[in-house]
Amino acid sequence: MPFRIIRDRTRRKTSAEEPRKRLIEAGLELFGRYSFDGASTRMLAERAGVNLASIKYYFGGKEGLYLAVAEHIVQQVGGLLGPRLAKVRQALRREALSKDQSFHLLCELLEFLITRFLGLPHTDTWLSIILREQQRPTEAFGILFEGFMRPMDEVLFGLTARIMGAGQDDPDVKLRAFAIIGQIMMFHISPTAVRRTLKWENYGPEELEAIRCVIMDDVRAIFAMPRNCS
Amino acid sequence: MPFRIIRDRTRRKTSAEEPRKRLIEAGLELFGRYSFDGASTRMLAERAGVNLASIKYYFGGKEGLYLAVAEHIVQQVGGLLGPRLAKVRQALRREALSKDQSFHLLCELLEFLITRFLGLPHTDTWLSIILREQQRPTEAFGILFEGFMRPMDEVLFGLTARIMGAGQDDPDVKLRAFAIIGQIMMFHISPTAVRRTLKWENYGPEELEAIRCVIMDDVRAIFAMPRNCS
DNA sequence: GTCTATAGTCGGATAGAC
DNA sequence: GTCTATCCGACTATAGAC
Repeated sequence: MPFRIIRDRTRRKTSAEEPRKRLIEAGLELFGRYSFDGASTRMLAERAGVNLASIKYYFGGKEGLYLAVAEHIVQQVGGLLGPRLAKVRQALRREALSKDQSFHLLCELLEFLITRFLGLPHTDTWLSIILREQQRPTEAFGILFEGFMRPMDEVLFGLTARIMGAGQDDPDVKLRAFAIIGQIMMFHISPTAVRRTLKWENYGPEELEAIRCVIMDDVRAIFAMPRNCS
Repeated sequence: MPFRIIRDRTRRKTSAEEPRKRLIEAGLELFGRYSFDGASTRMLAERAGVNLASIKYYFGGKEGLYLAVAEHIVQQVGGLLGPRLAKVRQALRREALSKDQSFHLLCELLEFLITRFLGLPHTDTWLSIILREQQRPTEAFGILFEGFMRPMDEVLFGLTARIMGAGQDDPDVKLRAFAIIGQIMMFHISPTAVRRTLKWENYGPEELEAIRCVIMDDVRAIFAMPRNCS
């Protein structure tokens, strides 16, 4: 991530809001890597190529920057997932949506999560922040949860309920959906152990494809569906 | 966790090693809750009811205490899992171990992990530390990985390989075992989201039983086994 | 072995010049 | 809006009395 270590003075003041953006980028990277406590305001300002006092000026303080980073994650994830979730949500409104159709939509969504979403360069950073908020929630957890976790969960629950022929509020439906998400998360929660065990250097296209095959096969078995989903 | 907030001077010096133990207990709790950076030596000494300088005396410094905490986790987990892993390892040495027998052993192990291991009072603390080491490994990761993650993984891979009729080094075997562990981990990685969604206050016996039912059913389906495992 | 006192460093915040 | 200089508290580490 070669993000302007040397300040590019010729490009400064192209916009009054640029320092704001640069600080959020720096916050994303450094809060993700070192956690809220581990990232100092001096590190953040230096990485962003802005003055230390700008943090107070633009965000009121370190905590304000952290919350702005959480909101930025919500916007980014929303931009990627939003259209797909909207499409599924629309399909779910149709009473006639069949079990097969629901399963197909679920497969599409899961495959997107595995091969696209989790292969993005920023995903590790996002997940580090989200994981820490899960363990020790701060004000930022509400932003992340309402911003994209709940919307995504509701779509997953809706599809799972249709496939299982159960109500959307059935705890069994939610538990099963969580368990499936857990299969995907495992590879991003335990990257060090997975890579050490499988002797992978990172998650490249081949590795993601191997993960996709195993998880999609598991999902097919869990819902007792025939092998017809790519 | 009412752990001696008021120092009990009458019980001091019962053993020369007591401050060591108390510091490790405090380290477990505070490193788990606040991370390495977030837990200060002052907090640690106060919680343990020992003098600040004892950290240097017994462990050489804050880092030494952290590594001692990692070793303590390995010992505790080893004490709980060790006998069970040894039993399975012995069974795996027998050439004649059938697919059904392997599956039964796997079920036993997974059910133990879900209902006993993950319901223990210290598990959250252990998992917080392990999770942080996965995201940002330090010297402690090697202690944790070699201490119990690798031994447990090898047993899981061995059983999975027998059930699938594949070699133990087949990447598919390892990926599938990881995916199953992911289903269990999900409920401890995302406790805040799970509890908020299901409106659970915590993981009591009933909640663990619901999780167990869903995951064991998934595992049965994944390996296409009949419904004969408790 | 235990404790007090303090050195030396680094943290976030901010006043005030420009 | 931007930047320098500085405050003050908190941190880890450690010297030295007992």
